[in-house]
Amino acid sequence: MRRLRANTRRVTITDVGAAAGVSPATVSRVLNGTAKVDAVLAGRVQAAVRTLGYRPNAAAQGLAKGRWGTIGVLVPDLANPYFPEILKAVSAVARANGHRVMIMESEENPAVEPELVADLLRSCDGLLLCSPRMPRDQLVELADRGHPMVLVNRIVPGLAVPSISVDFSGGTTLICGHLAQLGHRDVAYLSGPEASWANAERIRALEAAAAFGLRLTVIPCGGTAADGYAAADQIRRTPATAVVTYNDLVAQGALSRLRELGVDVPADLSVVGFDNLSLDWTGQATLTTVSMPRDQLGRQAATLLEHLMTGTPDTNPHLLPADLLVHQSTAPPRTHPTHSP
Amino acid sequence: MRRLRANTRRVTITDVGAAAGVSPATVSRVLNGTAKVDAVLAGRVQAAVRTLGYRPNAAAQGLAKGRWGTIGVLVPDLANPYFPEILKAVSAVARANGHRVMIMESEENPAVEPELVADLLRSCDGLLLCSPRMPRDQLVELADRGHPMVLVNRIVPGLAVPSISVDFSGGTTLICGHLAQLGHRDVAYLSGPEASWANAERIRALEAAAAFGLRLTVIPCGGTAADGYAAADQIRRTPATAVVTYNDLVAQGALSRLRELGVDVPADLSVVGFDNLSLDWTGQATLTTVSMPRDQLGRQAATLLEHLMTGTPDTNPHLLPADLLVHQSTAPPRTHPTHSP
DNA sequence: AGGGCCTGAGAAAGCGGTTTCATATCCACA
DNA sequence: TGTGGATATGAAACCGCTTTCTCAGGCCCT
Repeated sequence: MRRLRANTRRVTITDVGAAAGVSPATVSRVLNGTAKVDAVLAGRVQAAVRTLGYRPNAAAQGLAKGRWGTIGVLVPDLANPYFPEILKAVSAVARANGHRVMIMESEENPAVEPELVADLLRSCDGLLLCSPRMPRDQLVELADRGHPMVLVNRIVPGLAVPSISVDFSGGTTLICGHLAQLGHRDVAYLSGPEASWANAERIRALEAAAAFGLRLTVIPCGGTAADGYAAADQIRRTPATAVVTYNDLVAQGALSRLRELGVDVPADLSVVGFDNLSLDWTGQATLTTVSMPRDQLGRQAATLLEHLMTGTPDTNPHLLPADLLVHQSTAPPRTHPTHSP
Repeated sequence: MRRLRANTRRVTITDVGAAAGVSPATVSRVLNGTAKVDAVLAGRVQAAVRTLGYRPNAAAQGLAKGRWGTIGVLVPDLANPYFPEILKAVSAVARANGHRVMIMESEENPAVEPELVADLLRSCDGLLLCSPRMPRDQLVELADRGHPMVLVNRIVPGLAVPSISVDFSGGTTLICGHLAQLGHRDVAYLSGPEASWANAERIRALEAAAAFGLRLTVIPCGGTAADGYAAADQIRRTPATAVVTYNDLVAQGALSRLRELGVDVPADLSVVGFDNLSLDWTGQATLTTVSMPRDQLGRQAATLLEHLMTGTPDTNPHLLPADLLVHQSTAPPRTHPTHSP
C-alpha cells in the first residue's frame, strides 16, 4: 500500500527563478505576460515551470495583486433544484474568465446572510447574491460598501446594483389568465418563504388578478415539499377551485397530501406549480407550471458580474421571460364546486 | 438613485491597532486567541474591530498561516441532482469547522479533472473528489503529491487515501434479487458514464447476478435523461424483460421514450432506476429505485477531510448502505414475453 | 534589597507573489 | 567615438497578516 509522501515544501517562484537562472521578477513577467522578456529566458522559465510543476500560490498572488481571482455566490438553499443549473452556468462563465467560484448557502435564514456575505468578501472579488432574503436596508448598506455585486432574482428599486431576475410577476399573471380562462374564480396561494422577493412578486401579481375576477386566499406555507404537504389541508377550508404554489416542490408535496385526502387533481382541484423543476419527466400527470431559462439567468448574471469587475457596470435591471407550461394538473372547475367526490 | 461609494481603502490590522493603541501583533493575538492579552487591551481591540468593521484579509491570512481556510470540491456535473445534497452537507460541515468551500465541475470530462484539481490546490487546504472519473494512475499520482484529499464514490484498492462511497454493488445486487424473484431472466443495463467507478460497480454486480440466473445485456448510454431517451430504443432489440438504468435521470428519459413507443411499464417491461433522485413525489407511477443517505455521505466525507487536515487520517474505506425502494415500475414479466401489447 | 524568571507587548522577519525603481546594456545618432 | 535614450533584467519594497524574537516590567525568593 502506498504511503503518502511527506509534505515536501511547495515550489515557489524563487525556485523556478533559480532553476531558470533568472530573478523571480522575470518569472512573474513571463507567467503574466506583463512585460517583454527575452525569448531565450522565457523559454528557460517555461521549461523550469514545467519540470518543477510550479503553480503560483493563490494567496500570495491575491495579496500582491489585490485580487483573489474568485467570485462568491450566495444561495438560500443548495438542495433546491432551482439553483444547481444557475451554479453550473455561473461556474462555466467564471472559469472562462479565469475565476474560481466559492459558494455559500444561508439555509433560508435571512439573518445569517450578512455574515456570509462578509465572509465571502474576505476572499472574493465579486459577489453573486441569488435570491437574497435579507431586508432591503441591509442590501442597500451592503451595496454602499462598494464591492462588486450582482443581484439575482431580486430587484431593489433605486439601488444602482446590476440586477437580473425572472419576470415572476409576468409568469404569475400567465397563470392567472390560464385559470380565469378555465373558469376559476377562487384561487388559493401556497405562499413561499416570507422574505422571498420572488414570493412577493407572485403575490403582487395574484392580487392584481382581481382584475380578471380572481379572488385570492393566501396560505402561509414555505418552499419545500414538506411545507406543501403540511399546508395542503388548509386548501380545502377555502373556496378555492385552484391552488397556485410557490414552486414545484411545494406543489408536489401538496399533491401527495391531496391524494391522501382523496382529492382528484385536476377534476376537483387544479394545481399549478412554479419554476419547472422537472421533478417528473415521465410526461404523465405532469404539473402545470411556469418555466424560465435558468441557465441563461446564471450565465447573464455571471457575465454582469464579470463586466462589473472589469469596470463596465450595467445597472439596468434585466428581466428574463417566464413561460406557462400547461399540463395535466389544471382543468375547468366543477360547475357546482363540490369539494369531495 | 444611490451611488456606489468609491473604493475606500480596506481596513487593515494596522488600522485596528492604531485605533486601539496597540501593535498589530496584539490585534492578531486577540483575534486568534493565540496568546494571553491584557483584558483592557483586548477590550479596546474588540471595540476598534467593531467600530472599524475590520475583517481580516483572507489572502494575507492564508499566506501567513500557510493555510487557506478553504476546502475544494470537485464534482462531475452540478446539474445532476445527485450532488446538491452532498454539497449541502459538505458546506455545513466545512462551515462548522471554519472553512469556506470552493466548487468546480468537470462537466463529465475526465481529461480536465487534473487541471481543475491543480487549480483547486492553489487555494485549498484539502480536496473532496466526488465521483472522480480520472484514471487510477492519475489519482495515485495526485495522492502521492501528499495533499489532503478524500475520495467520494470511488474506491481505489491499495491507495491510502480516505475514501467513502455508497455500496453500489450491494444496491445493484438488491435490484437483481428483486428482479429474479419477480421471475425475470433477461435484463438490460443502460450503462452510465464510461469512466464512472459507480457504473463499473453496478456492472460488476449485474454480471455476478448470473448466479441468480440473470442474463445481462449492457447498452452504452450515459448519465442524463437525454441519454436515457436516446438509448431506450435499443432495449427492445434485446430479450430483456427488465431494464436497469445507471440512475433515475436515465430511467426517466427512457420511460419517456418507452411511452412514446407504446410500451407498458411495468406490464411489458420493468424499469429500475438508481440514486432515488426523487424526480416524482406524487407517489404514483413511481420508479423502483435504489436510495442512499446522500446527506450522510456528504457529511462523513467532509468530516473525513477535516480529520485528515488536522492529522487524524482514517484511510479505512467507508461504505454506506444502499436500499432498494420497490415502487410501481417493476412487475413480473409476461409469461410468454410479448414485447408489444 | 537584589537577581533570576516569568509574563505580556512590541519590533521585525517572513509567507510568496507583483511591481516599482534602479541599473546595465545596447543601439542610434551626432 | 561619445553620449542620450530606449529597454530588458535584477534588487528591493510592498501587499496584510502571523509568529518569532526581544525586551521591559513585575514577581518571588534568598
